Amino acid sequence: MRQSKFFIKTRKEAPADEVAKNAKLLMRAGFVDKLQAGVYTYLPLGLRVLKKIEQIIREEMNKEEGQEILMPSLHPKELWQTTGRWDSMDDLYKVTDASGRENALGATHEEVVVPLVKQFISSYRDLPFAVYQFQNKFRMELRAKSGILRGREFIMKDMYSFHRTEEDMKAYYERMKKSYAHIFERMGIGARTYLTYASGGSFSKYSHEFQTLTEAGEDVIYICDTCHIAINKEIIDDQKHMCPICGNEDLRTETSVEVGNIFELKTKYSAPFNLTYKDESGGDVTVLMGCYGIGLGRVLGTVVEVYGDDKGLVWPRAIAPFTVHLVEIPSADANVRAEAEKLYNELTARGVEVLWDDRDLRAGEKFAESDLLGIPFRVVVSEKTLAGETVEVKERITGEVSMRTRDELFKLFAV
RNA sequence: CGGGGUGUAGUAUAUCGGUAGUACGUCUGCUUUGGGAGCAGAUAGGCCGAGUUCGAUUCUCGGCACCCCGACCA
Repeated sequence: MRQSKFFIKTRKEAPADEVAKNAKLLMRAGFVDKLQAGVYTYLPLGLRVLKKIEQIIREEMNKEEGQEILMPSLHPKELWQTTGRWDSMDDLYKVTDASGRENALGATHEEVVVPLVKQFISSYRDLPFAVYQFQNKFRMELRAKSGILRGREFIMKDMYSFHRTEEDMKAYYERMKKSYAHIFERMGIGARTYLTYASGGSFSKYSHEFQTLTEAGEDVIYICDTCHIAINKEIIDDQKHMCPICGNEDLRTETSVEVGNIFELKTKYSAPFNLTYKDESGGDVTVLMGCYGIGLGRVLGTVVEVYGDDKGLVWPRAIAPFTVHLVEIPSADANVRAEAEKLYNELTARGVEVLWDDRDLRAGEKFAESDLLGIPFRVVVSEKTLAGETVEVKERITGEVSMRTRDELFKLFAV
């Protein structure tokens, strides 16, 4: 991608009233734009990151035999009345159309997925299975805050699993625990993301959250370093101040962001909709459910909080918008342009995603902007590098600079 | 929803009850060319409504928006 043709504009200064690091950096670097509090547009760079995150999750959900679907955002009131949440969920957006019909904007999708699968589940032979989607969620937060971390509209991966027995449900739940850990590992935040015991909300005693350590977090968790798990402060009174696994009482207190949450729904939503199957003896049995969420924007924002530094964004390679920022320092010597173009073509041919800064700007401005964008590798082509038949490679995350021949460069990105 | 703060150009800001200034950006020209460069010129602004006043961007009231603290939060 040629930067001269790319829809992006960076700023030297962040909007004055933004305090959240993720909002400041993402807006300065032109990854997102704020339409209103808690409601953001993803610009091309930000969308590339979001899509990388989405694809990692998709791959892992498919591994767990999840099947991707896409449910609507506009939900008939009646479905939400069936579960009682039309009245009980106070952050539900409700809209009324010209004919007076009332709808909810989907805050979550149990009310849609259960009636949906009811059409397909009739026998024990139809179970188990799981469906998931990436879809906008709407929540009427009284106070949107922390930049992109707590929005009123945001994209979430939500998966719903359906089972015959509690054992089967629990077994799948355990699989998802591992799957989630792997997902966050792939995204570069595994080391600081903890499986966390949390409140089960209105349908079970406990659930599990995945909490990533960062000062920007809204949650307080207690970490057991022996087990590498944590307990959310919201339930610590029930648990006493003790690790539920090993009994360790020497817990470390940290602030964190909830990047994922999994629940054993059991029959909480299948029962109101009378979602049942026929067992071997012909009896009707209520289907058991689990649900598993990850907020994509929240993951993105959390990565910014974790990795961003005083110069700007820093992206882990797996979710970076591009792998290489090819920075061409403008020169009267036409060979510089030729070399940059050649390198761009060669890298691209090797499947490397390259953003080529081909604009006629001064070096200083280009470098500062490159740091701000946070692409993992900056490759500089200039009169200097041309003379030495090498290119300069700077790793954004470490700041390490090295001179490399093109072969050495290609090796860096060999799959 | 309770409390607090802030609304001036695309962005960041200054001043002032009396013609609203600066920097960055953007546009033109020249210079410069490895860390957001320089010179000259141009462009563009008082959140909305009411009130006080000869005159309001400034003072008062109301609204709206945004940010922060709290409450809330699958």
